[in-house]
Amino acid sequence: MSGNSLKGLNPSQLEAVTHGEGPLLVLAGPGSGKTRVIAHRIAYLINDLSVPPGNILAVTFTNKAAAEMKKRARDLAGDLASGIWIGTFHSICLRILKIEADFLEGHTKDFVVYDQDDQLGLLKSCLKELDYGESLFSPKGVLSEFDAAENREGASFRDDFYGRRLSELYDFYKKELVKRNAMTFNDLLLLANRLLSENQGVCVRYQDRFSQVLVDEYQDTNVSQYRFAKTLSQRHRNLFVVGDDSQSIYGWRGADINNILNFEKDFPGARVVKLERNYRSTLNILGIANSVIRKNPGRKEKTLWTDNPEGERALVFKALDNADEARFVAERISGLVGTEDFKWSDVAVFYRANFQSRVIEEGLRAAKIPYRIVSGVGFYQRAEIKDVIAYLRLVQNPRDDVSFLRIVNVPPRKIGGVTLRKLREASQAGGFALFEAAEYCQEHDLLPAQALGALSRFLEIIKGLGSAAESQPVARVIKALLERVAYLDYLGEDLQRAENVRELLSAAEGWSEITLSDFLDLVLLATDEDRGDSGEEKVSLMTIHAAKGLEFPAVFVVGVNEDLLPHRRPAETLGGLEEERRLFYVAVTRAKRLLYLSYASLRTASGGTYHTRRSAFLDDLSPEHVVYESRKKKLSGRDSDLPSEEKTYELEDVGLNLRPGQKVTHPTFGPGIVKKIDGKGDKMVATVDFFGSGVKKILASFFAD
DNA sequence: CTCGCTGTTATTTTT
DNA sequence: TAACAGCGAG
Ligand SMILES: Nc1ncnc2c1ncn2[C@@H]1O[C@H](COP(=O)(O)OP(=O)(O)OP(=O)(O)O)[C@@H](O)[C@H]1O
Repeated sequence: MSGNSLKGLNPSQLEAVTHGEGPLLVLAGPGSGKTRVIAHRIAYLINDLSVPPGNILAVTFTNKAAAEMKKRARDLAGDLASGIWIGTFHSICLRILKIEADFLEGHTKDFVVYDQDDQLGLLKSCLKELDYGESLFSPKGVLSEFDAAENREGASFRDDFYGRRLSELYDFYKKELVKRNAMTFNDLLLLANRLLSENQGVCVRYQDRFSQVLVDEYQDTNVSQYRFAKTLSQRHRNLFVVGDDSQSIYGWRGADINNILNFEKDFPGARVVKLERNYRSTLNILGIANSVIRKNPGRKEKTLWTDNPEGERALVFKALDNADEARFVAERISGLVGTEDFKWSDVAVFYRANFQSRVIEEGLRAAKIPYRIVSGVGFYQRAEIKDVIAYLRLVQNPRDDVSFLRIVNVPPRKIGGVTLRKLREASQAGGFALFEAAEYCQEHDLLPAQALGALSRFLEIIKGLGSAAESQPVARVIKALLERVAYLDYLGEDLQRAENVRELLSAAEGWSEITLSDFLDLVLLATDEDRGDSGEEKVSLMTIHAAKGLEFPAVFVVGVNEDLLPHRRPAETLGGLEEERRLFYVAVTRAKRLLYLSYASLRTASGGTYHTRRSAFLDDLSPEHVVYESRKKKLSGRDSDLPSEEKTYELEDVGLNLRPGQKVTHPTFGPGIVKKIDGKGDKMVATVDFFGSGVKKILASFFAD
């Protein structure tokens, strides 16, 4: 059996995989086989050391990575592998908390987990209740303050006016969560840690159980995750972590790069293994990666070499605007798949922010290129899916006020603001959840007849579903729900959304024997990968963050513009620019053979068109690794003011020739100042304030010479 | 209570 | 642009 677990490894990898007892860190650059080492280590433990799979805990960064790891483990160790605990920190904690729910203070085993949307909803009602002005306390801002606080040990706030109010708000908010039998993603870790530290019995049970703890992407762990891993591995001292400090890109979420930098100090006697051979990328791509990351101070220096061929130079492309950039991407992809031996699935397009996918999608659609968005605004975040989930949650946990508010009037059933205000008053007065308050009002006839009728019908629906859920599979419950509230009718002719709901239903049918509670957990952690289209022949679109740990033969990084990559916001914060650079580093090191970096000189956003500069990161690339290209666009200016006269202008960069604030002269209107640029290409329109004749809109190509 | 209109405002990354 | 909050009419 050992043949399997040790095959296909180089000497350093072998050293790590066959490591004996005690903590070990694999510190190595991209594409050096760190993830492969973890998979083989798991197989080695099972096949060669006969470690029972149930005693192995393997933590990955995303659920997608967990699924991949499970698959790899199964390939190497067979069916035994299914007993391993593999998952993200969050899903492992969730699993433990559900099992040990009896030991929790405040939560019962039916607790639900709130995602950001739900949290915002709850926070908004807290702000209202405490009468905090939303101007000073924007819900989003407050939530990220909370996050930041929880990522500091002790969840404390600054000791000034704002900090004190935040602290008050935080305590209130946390109590409200517990009241609703709900917790946040962060709570999963915080409460798991609390359970382990306060309940010796439980703690010892898990410490005994997990004789082997493995953590992938260790550079992106935060305090709680660090504590969790440390606690669980304390007894057997077998903590096996892999990572690369140069790929730490989640500092904004509390990840602490010092966890990996201080590993040897934290775990005395730790062994450190370095992997220096890169199996993934061409020499050229490694050269680029190196010139990018070289600029960051304070890294752990790592050698990286490869036997791979030099490969082609990366193409740096300057597009006219983002639509043009999308066109470029589409053209190149078509070329790769048409003339070289690339499949659609060999190609990936990365961007800094989700909103950038839109233009790219349009470009790919126009070129009939099949694509798939990996994560992004996930399937399970869509409004129609969340509606259905909210019904189910309320069925499981009637204390869930956020879900109650979400669907109490969806589809519209004449329960509006007035009724809700009364319900809220009743719930506050009596310490009830809204659902209970509704029941109370119903019993005591506390509302106008019309509202009461509507409310009663709603309560009936939820209760009916509740009893259905006791005896019937989830899919049946969903079906009953959809019929009962005529949800598909409510969606009307929006076919896509109706289709999404049907997809959720068929997902539920796939898990036939599942309980409602387990279904909700799965949905919470599910990724788009679970929807079964991952194997299909499609180009992958994703954010750079989502690309971590993946690899593709051909990689396009779009929007390599200043203020976008590096993004302006983090670049202004301490250490933010370094993290942005690591992000760019992660992006380029995903590529195996071909790398395309593109940027647009004009960006259309929020109604206007703005100039953008190329990213400073591009300046760091050595000329011998890259080729530069830019679009020379022919603009045909057909101005209705000048009928039948077709002019063609050769323009390399329209934007440079015309921008707000610039002085222009028009034969009829005389001199003026450009106020605003709208549209693009030959439809670009300049709004010009003429000194004599006032503000006029002029086709931009008119000035283009 | 619902619907539709207008004006404002915003785009970082995710478990 | 587009998503959304706020407002007034039915
Ligand atoms: N010993 C080896 N022989 C052949 N190929 C290998 C070997 N080790 C790793 N590889 C290949 O190298 C590629 C990168 O491996 P892997 O994803 O494990 O690297 P990694 O260090 O986790 O990368 P990253 O840090 O970028 O996520 C994979 O395609 C893997 O199959």
